Formats: sequence, structure tokens, C-alpha cells
Amino acid sequence: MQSLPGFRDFLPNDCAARNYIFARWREVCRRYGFVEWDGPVLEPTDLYKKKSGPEIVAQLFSFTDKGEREVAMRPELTPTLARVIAAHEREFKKPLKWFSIPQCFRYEKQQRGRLREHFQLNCDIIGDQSSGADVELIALCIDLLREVGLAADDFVVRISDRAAWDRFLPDFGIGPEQKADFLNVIDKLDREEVEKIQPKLELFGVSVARLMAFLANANLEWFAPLREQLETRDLLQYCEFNLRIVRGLAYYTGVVFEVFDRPRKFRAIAGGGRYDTLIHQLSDGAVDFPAVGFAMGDVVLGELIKEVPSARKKMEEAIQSQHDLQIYAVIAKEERRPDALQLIQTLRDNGYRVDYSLTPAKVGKQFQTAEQLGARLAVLFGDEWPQLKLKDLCTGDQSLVPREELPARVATLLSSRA
RNA sequence: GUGGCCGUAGCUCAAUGGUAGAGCUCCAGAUUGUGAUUCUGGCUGUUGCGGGUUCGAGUCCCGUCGGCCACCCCA
Repeated sequence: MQSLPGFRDFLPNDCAARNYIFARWREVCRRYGFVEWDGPVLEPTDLYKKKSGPEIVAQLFSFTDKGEREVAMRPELTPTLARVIAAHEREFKKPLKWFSIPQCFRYEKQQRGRLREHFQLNCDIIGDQSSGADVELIALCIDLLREVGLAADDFVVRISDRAAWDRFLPDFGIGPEQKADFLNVIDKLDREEVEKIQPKLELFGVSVARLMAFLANANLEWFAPLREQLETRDLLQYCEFNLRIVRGLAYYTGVVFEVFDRPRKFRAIAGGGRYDTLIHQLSDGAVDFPAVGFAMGDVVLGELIKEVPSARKKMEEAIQSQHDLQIYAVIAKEERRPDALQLIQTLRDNGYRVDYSLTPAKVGKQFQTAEQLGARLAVLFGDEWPQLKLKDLCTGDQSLVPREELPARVATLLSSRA
């Protein structure tokens, strides 16, 4: 038996890496004044049929439950967020700064960096339409990546603004009904040959030359406010401005941004933007809030951390410092086992990470285990009783300690090299 | 969903159509109560699965499942 395609087993090392990423996410989000929330993993399929795009619905992980309800594993969090906001918004002062780490699902052929299940950090600011909120969120996104040890030459935030297109599309003679199709062509501008782009543009009556001229002018002026605020925060070095970026989702209304690794080896690390009309639509008109948000997946970020030596080292050290054993109890004489267990319990009550052999084992074996588990101290229970032999496994120093003094001695030794 | 490449021990990989192997890991030992290195021994395979061609298939062919890559899409 193997796991379903696109689903992961988290062996201890994988789980440690996941927990590390989650811990950094929570830490930085709280630093920015965001509070954590969550919703159901399973939702009525209708929530997505009504509220998400056709592409998302086509890839739903859905089934009929035993009560004949059509249900779906959540493919994204935003519909749930809209529902929760509509029901509870009066309980909270605006703007809301909420984050969540949902596990999301999609029924889609898997590839590297894109599985059928992943965790994604969602950060949203609800009820503030200022560009300050946009920048706050971009800053948060950058800091999340800096926190795991990534630097300006590891990733780039590419920023654009759909509002610019809203303002200029009429100049090209393109009506609202053609907007989505046109932006789809723009989205591929950097990826496709001019020969392929040209006929597509001509369908809209736009020449390549005219489009390029527009881009050259608009790119300079349009982003001045954002640029200024990012400069103030000394974050400009992480950012690039480019109107060609429109992002796939239909619901974005203003600033959009996406984050990539500089070598472009991986898929997008994060993406988001402003969606000022979505909550109104998703709540069936019950509430109306401007909003801006982004999502960052655990899969690509995890791969990138492993790829960048400094980030990888930082993660490994963080994991090890949390997991290494502090004390290993060596039971040299089996008749001392009850005494050992009593003292082990005391040490654990004091908050130390303590382990020992559950079954009788040779002393050499026990020391070897202590070494492999990364223990810093070994306490030996044997003929010395009621004294104990305390060994520092880093230096090799050993000393005899009366059993009642052990906690104090352990505290001294462990704190001196913390 | 479409196309291409791949699938051998827990892991990384060998094996011209002719008896399936190595390294690492893991487990057990190397005289009495101390970690490393070393040494010895041991375990794991219907070669992803199912058919076919052949005297003989890990190897060639077909199917299927799984993985990787590109397209699609990207929450």
C-alpha cells in the first residue's frame, strides 16, 4: 500500500521542517498584528460552485457524504473567509488582519511543487482600501521570507496593478466584456514569442508597438506611491514593478503581486492582491468590504529553503536545538532502575528533555544511544548510588553528584552552554 | 486532461537478452561499567503490477499503476 498520489507522509524530519515553517509564519504574522483563525476542511460543494471560478470547480476534491450532501475538501480559503466575515464582521473592529494555515486540496495531476494537498498561509486585511494596506501586506510577505533566511538575491516580489489596465483599456477600445481575455494575453507576454502574441493582440485591434509604448510610460508613473512607501521601509530591493503581471485569478481589482525565486527554478512562492468586490459577491451582498490578501504554500517554500544553503542551515539548527535530548539516563545496574525512573520523572517535571533505555542494555550501548540522540549530559545510575555519575557528553568530563544535588548541577551545566 | 522520460533492497545506484549486486542505513557481536573509528556477522527483492515475444526477460513489446518534466492551470 502506498499513499494516494499527491498526498504526503510526514516522517519526523518532514514534520519538523513543516513545524519550523509554520512557527516562522505564526511568529511574523503576529509581529504584524495579525490574528489566527480557521474554518472547516470540508464545505458544501455549492460554496465553490457559486463562488469560485470554473477552473477551481473542475479540480475540486468532492464527494457525496452519508447524509447525501454534496461536499468538497476546501481548495482555497477565501470563500470560507467571506462567509465568516459576512456572519461575524460586527464582532470585530476594522480593519481585520487575519491569517490562517489551512490544508487545501485539489484534484489535479501532481508535479514537483504542486501536490493534491498542501498547506498555505493566508493573510488578509479586510476593511481598508488604502495603498498602505497593500504595502503592509507586501512587507509582511517579504519578512516571512527573510525570517526563514532568504535574502534579496534569493527571491523577488513582482508587483503590478490591475487598476492601471482598467483605466487604460478604454484607450485601446477594449470594453469590460473583453477585459479578462485581454489580460490573459498580457499575462503570457513574457512567456510567449512575439509572433504568437501579435495575432492575439490584433484580435483586440491593438498593435504590439502601441502596447509596448503604453507599458514603457505607465510602468514609470503608476507605481510611484508604492515605490515610495517600500523605499521608506527599505524593502525596494526585494521588489520589481511590471504591469505585465496580471495573475490568473479573475477577482483581483487592484494591486497584484507574486513572489518567485530569483533563478526561477521553482513555481511561485506566494501570490496575492486586492479584491475589493469579492466579499460583496461571496456574501450575496450581505456585507461589502475592500480587501487585500495573499497566500504562500508550504511545498515550494520548503523546497526553496532546502535549496538555499543559508536558509537550510538556519532551519536545521532551529530544528536540532529544539529536538536534541538534554539528558540521557544510563542505567548501569538494573536494580537502580526504580531510582532512575524517580529521578527521570523529577527532571522531566523540571522541563528537561530526558530519555533512557526502556529495556536492559549494555552500558556502552546506552552511551551510544545517548550520543545518537544528541544528548548533552548523561547521568549514570550504578554502584555509586546514592551518588550519580554525571557526564558532559561534549567535553567528556565526569563528576560524582549526590542525587539530591542533581537538578541544580544539571541546571548549571545546561545553562552555561545554552 | 494531453504529450515525453523513468520505475531494481529502507535509501543512492550497478548488472551485453544468459545464476540479481555494491555502498550507506538498520540489527547483532568483538571478556567485567563509557560515546568515535575499525572489524565480523545478519536482514530486506515475486526487479511497481499484469500480460506478450523468446530455449531464456531487470533488459524487448503491450497494458496498467506510480514518479519526474513540458503543456494546461496556478488558490
